[in-house]
Amino acid sequence: MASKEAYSPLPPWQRTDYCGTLRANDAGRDVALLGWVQTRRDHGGLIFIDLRDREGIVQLVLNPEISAGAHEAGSQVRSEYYIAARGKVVLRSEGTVNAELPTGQVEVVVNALEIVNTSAPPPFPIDGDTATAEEIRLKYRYLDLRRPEMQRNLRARHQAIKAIRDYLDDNGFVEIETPILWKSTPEGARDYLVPSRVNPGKFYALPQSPQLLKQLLMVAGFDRYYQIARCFRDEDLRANRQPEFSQIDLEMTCPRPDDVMSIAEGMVAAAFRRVLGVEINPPFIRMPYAEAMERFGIDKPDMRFGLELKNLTSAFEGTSFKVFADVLARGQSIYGINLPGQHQLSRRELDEITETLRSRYAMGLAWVKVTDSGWQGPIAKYLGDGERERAAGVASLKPGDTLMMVAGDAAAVRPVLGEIRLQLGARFNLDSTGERKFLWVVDFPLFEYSEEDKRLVSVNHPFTAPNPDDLAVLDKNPLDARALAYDMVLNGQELGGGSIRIHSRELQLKVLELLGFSREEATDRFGFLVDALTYGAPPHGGCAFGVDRLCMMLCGTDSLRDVLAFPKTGKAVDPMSGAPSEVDPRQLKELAIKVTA
RNA sequence: GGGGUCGUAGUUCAGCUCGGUUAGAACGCCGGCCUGUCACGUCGGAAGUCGUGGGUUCAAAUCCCAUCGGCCCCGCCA
Repeated sequence: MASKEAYSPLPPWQRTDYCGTLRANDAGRDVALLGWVQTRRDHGGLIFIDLRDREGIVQLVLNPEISAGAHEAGSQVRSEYYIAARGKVVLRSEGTVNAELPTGQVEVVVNALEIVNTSAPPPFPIDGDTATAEEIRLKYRYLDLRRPEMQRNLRARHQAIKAIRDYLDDNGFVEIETPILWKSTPEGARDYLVPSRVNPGKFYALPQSPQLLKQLLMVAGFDRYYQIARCFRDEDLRANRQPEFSQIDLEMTCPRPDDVMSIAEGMVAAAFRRVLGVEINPPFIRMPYAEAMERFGIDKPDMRFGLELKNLTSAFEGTSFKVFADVLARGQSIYGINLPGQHQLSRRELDEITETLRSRYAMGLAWVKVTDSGWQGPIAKYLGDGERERAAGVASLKPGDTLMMVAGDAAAVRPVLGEIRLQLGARFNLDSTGERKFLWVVDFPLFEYSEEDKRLVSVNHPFTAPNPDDLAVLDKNPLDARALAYDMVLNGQELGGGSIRIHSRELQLKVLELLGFSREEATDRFGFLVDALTYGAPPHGGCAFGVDRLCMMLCGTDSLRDVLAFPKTGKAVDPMSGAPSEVDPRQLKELAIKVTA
C-alpha cells in the first residue's frame, strides 16, 4: 500500500452530504465528504480538487493559509484516489461560478483532508466520454461503472423496476420466485445445463423463462403473479441479446386479452413516467398480425414513418413484362414501396440494394423513377400505360417518386420489402425522430411450418391458446388458426408479449400432438403441466417483458450492455473474471463428466 | 456456422495504397514552477511484443497466409 497512513478499515469520518447535492442554500454549512478525485488542479499555492461521488461533483479548495496539512495532503492526491474531506460550503465569488456544474454556485473550503485509499492511474478516463474500446471497459467494469453515464443507466433501471413493482403491487400482483435450477424442455432455445452431482449423468437446465411455473402458480390459486425473472438462453449474442437477461413475467387468472394488455400498458407507462417523466398515453392501437405483414412486412412494425408496402399484384394483371407475368402466372404477388420524391437514392444505392437482394434472398429488385416525362429505369420500357396508371394509383405515385418493387411469393416478398423499408427509414433518418410509437400486434397465427424440422412449430409457445373462433380449423388447417397472443412493439422493437394459455388438458394434448409430440412424449416432457390441468385449472394468461430492452429505450442506448452491470462479450465471455473457465478435474470427476473438447 | 469491420504507447488515433532513418500526435502519466482554476497554465521527461504465428524480401507496422480477440449483421434466439 502506497499510503503512509496505517491501514484502517473505517474512513476517518462519515459523510454528511453527497458531493453532487450541495447547492447555494448549503452555504455556511460544515460538511464531511467522501469521494473519488476526478481532477486536481494544483496552482502551487491553491489546489482545486473536483470530488466525485454517486450524486455528482463538487469543487474542493485547498488553501495553505486555511490548513497547511490539508494542502499538503491535497498535493499528494491523484486521479481516482478515494479521499475524505471536511470543510465549509461557501458561495463562489463573482466570476468564479461554474454554470456547467449543478454545484457550480458553491465550493468547499477544506480544513481537513485524508487519503483513504490511493489509486493506480485508471486505464481510461472516468469522465463523460465513452471513447474507450468496449473490451477494455468490460475488463475494468468496476471503473466503467463509476462513469456518470453508467451510474445514470443503472439507476434508471432501478427506477423502472421499482415503478413496475409498485404498479403491479397496486394491482394485486404477488411476487413469487421460481427455481433457477429446473428442467430441460424441448422446443425453443438451447438450454444452459447444470450437472447434478447427486444424480450422476443427469442435468438441470437454467430456465429460458418461468412460463410453465407461472401457469402452475395460477393452478395453485395465486390469481395474480409476477416476477422479475432471470432467464437464460444459450444462443449467439447480439447488441440486444445476452445469454442471461431479465423478464418482467406476469400471469393472471381468467383474463381477457384486453385485460392483460391493459395491465401491461399501465406497467410500461409507469416506468416511462417514473424514469423519464413522460406520459405515453395508452391504450395503444391493436394491429392484427396479417395487417402488419401486409403493410409493413414485419410483425413488429416501426410506425414512426410511412413507406408502407403496397400490393401491386392486380395492377400488373396482363403485363407483358416477363418477370412479372411469370410471377402472376404462378399465382404469386408483386409488392412495392413508394419512396417519395423528397428522398432520393442514387443509382449506385439502388444497385447496392439490388445486389443485396440477389445475394441474400435470390430476389430481384425492380425500380422505376417517376418523372414529368414518364417512368425511367431499367424495366420501365417493359411496362405499358395501363399498368403504369393502375400502379401509380395503388402506390400514390407522383413525379419525383421512386417505386421499388419485389415479385414472388407474398410470404417471402413482404419480409424482404419490410427489410428494405427499415433500411430506407434509417438511410433518411426517419427512425431518429424522437417519437415513441407503441402498438400491439394481435391475432398471431398459432403455428407455422418449419422447413427445417418438417413439422408445425409454435409461433409463440406450445401453451398458447387458440382463438376460440378458430377451434374448428385446428384439425382441418392448423396453419390458419389464430392464437390469443399479443406483442407490444415500440419503434420497431418488441418490448414484450404474451397470450392466453390453454387450461384444458385435452386441448393441450391436442396442440402438442399437432406439434408432433405423441401422448407418451407429451406426458414425459410436460406431464406435470398436463396433470396440473386436470385439477380445476382456471383459465389464465399473461405476458413477459424484456427488462433490459425496456431499459435500453428508457436510457436511449442501442446496446443492452449499457444497461447491465456485468455483461458478456459477443463470445459470451466476461473479460473481467475470465468466465467461462476450465475447472479442476476433480470437480468434473465428482460430476461424472468427461470433457472431449 | 457465415459476412463486414477493427486490432500501433495507459487511452483515442495517424502512419499501411506505393516495404527503406530512431514508429508519430493528442489526452493521460512522472518531475519542476505557479494563489482563482474548473479541458488550469508552463517547462522538462518517461512510455511500444505495431494482437499472435508463419511466409515473401537485403529489409515488413506496411505485402501474403493462418490464427486469436472486440464490435455490427445474417443464421440461430418457441
